[in-house]
Amino acid sequence: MRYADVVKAERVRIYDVARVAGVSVATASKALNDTGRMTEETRARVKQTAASLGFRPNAMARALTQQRSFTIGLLTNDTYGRFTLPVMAGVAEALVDKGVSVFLCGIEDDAALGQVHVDAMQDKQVDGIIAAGKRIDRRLPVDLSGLSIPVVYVFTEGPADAITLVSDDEQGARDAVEWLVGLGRQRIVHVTGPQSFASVAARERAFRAVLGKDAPVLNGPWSEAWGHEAVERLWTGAAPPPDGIFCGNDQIARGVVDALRERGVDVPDQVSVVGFDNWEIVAAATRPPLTTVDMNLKELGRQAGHLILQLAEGKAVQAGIRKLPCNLLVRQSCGGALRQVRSNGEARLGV
Amino acid sequence: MRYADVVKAERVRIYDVARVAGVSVATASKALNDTGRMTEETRARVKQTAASLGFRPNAMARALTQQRSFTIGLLTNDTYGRFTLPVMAGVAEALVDKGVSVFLCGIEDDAALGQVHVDAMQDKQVDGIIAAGKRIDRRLPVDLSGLSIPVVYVFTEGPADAITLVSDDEQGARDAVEWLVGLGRQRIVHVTGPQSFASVAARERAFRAVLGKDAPVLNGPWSEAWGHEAVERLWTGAAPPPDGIFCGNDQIARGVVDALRERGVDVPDQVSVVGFDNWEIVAAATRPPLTTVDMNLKELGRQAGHLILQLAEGKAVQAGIRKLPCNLLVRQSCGGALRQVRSNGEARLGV
DNA sequence: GTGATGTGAGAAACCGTTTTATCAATCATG
DNA sequence: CATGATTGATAAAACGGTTTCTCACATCAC
Repeated sequence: MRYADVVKAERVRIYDVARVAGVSVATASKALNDTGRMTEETRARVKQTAASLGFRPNAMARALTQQRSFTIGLLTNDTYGRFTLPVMAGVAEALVDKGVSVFLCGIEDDAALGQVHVDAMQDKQVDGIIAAGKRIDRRLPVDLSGLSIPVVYVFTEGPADAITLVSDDEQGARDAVEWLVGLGRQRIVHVTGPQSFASVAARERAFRAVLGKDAPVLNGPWSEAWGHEAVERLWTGAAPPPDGIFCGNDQIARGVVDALRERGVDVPDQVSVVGFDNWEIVAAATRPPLTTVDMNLKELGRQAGHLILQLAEGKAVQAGIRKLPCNLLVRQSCGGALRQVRSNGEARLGV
Repeated sequence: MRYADVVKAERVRIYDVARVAGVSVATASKALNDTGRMTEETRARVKQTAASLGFRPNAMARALTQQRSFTIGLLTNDTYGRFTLPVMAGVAEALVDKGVSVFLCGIEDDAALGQVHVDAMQDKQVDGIIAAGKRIDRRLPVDLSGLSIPVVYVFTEGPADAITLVSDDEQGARDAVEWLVGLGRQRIVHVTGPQSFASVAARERAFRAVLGKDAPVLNGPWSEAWGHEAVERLWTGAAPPPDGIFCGNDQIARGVVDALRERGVDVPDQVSVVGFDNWEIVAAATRPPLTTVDMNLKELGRQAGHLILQLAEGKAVQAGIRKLPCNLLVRQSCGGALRQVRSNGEARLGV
């Protein structure tokens, strides 16, 4: 089958609508866009005609005159989609009913590839760019500062005067630690990732803000294996083993929980474990399923979508870093009530 | 900061190039597109001028006349990105250097949302649509058959006369089973997903084609928990436990491996385990890391990208279902040599 | 020297909208 | 009743390219 050969189902143009409705294209255009002045009757008639003809305006032609393409670009270096996927879902959700489509530009960590995509986006007149990363203390390998297009940074570092959306690591960590405390845990340890990560530092800060300057923190790689090793250390050291473990992410938490089970230590009866990220595939598959901090990445995406829309419409938006609250998602790795603590402090029954 | 207020960095138009080069816009256009007739000298001069001015043609204007937007749409219902993410990467790789951008359209399983996206894509004049799914025996909840735009189906079911790309489950499964046989395993069991999945049936077929009509198959959900349960059944039943387990996916395999370790059965010394999917995050984190079948989804995406490009350029493409080979990725859950069997039968050293 | 042919380049039409400027008809005003 | 303001609608000019026609001029054969 050659598509070029298929009889092109003639798209109906505004010209057709105008002709059928018995008006000029100018009037038709204004009628459909709710601009200009005319009888309500005329406007209604044109709209009616357009609808019955199944008229849909050619987005290219429209973009050419309006300077708006109703298209935005999502630039990301998160190839696994671990963080960007939920963000993307949120962005799409915020934009789809405004008729805005999203170009996905995966750039790995390749500056040249990044430039290619940025150029392509400019050529295609995107109304804005959302730069999404996988680390809040690293920049994407592209320079978006000189562009005449609005940019919003999500879960990545941007220039100081940019609009940036990140999750509130400290608040999330505090909620988690306080939850453990609230359950009556006495000896709580923080097993987390490499100190070079800003989010690790932030979560440590919150951990120590709640439990004191000398509360024990173990740093290692972001892996299940590190969770195993940490348990090994904690249970063979001189100090009495902890009864609560706050982990830097769900992978570590899973390693910890697995290691404890192998060691015959019951979770949650003897030890409560909390993770971070709410990476469903890990958190839900752990036995028992992990209580963990959800960073609300989808909400982050939604807000990014709204902001970029505001900017595209020429509205002013306050620059700076916005931290969005995390919320603790309670499953079964801590014991206690099955409650979900929402970011606003309200608690409700839930899984 | 109001972006509308920013002095618009005047984009260079072809008009500017023409003026500076001392030719008409018609000549400039033809020079840049390598069409029309003119002195090599003129052509070179125009190109030179365009380059020095940093001219980049406005994609909208170009699309309006050419009927090509250098844009395609990727429609998917795989919200987790489990399958679509690698496909996407492949598509992007195939298209980025052709200047083609990709609209990402996540439609969950919502027909209305699907229609919204399809309409938006038509308005935006996409040159083609790639429909990507997460199950080869299910259709996306949209009807793309009447469109005057080329469509390629990837990892999802399409109309009979469509162009469809899927992975070759039978070949992949056969490779896996033959690998176990080659290692000298005598009692091999297949622990897999629900029989309602076509891929489950295909893999079973291959399994039995190698091991005989009565080779044991256990069906259950696609979960780690099912892996645990299957081991429980196999090791408490009357029959002697297997020494090789071919799992329907990596999650099940992970459950199996974990269950065996808890039971004190050594993997790979006593039992060899093979997974399916090569879902890195699961396969690599398993202890020991899983030998598994990689479906080459990225290659699937690459080919989809090439095909849609061919179609967009009006070239004819043979319709039908194309099965792309899987390849066995050898890690440590089977023991034996560290070899990677490529789909073409060639073997090489590797991780 | 003349008609036929080929060549390089430009003028103008076109793609499908939006928007600006214009205009005729109606209405209010003094 | 002449004058100015308002209203409803239109013609035409953008938007930024590509493509089709046209044309002047050089080249060639005879």
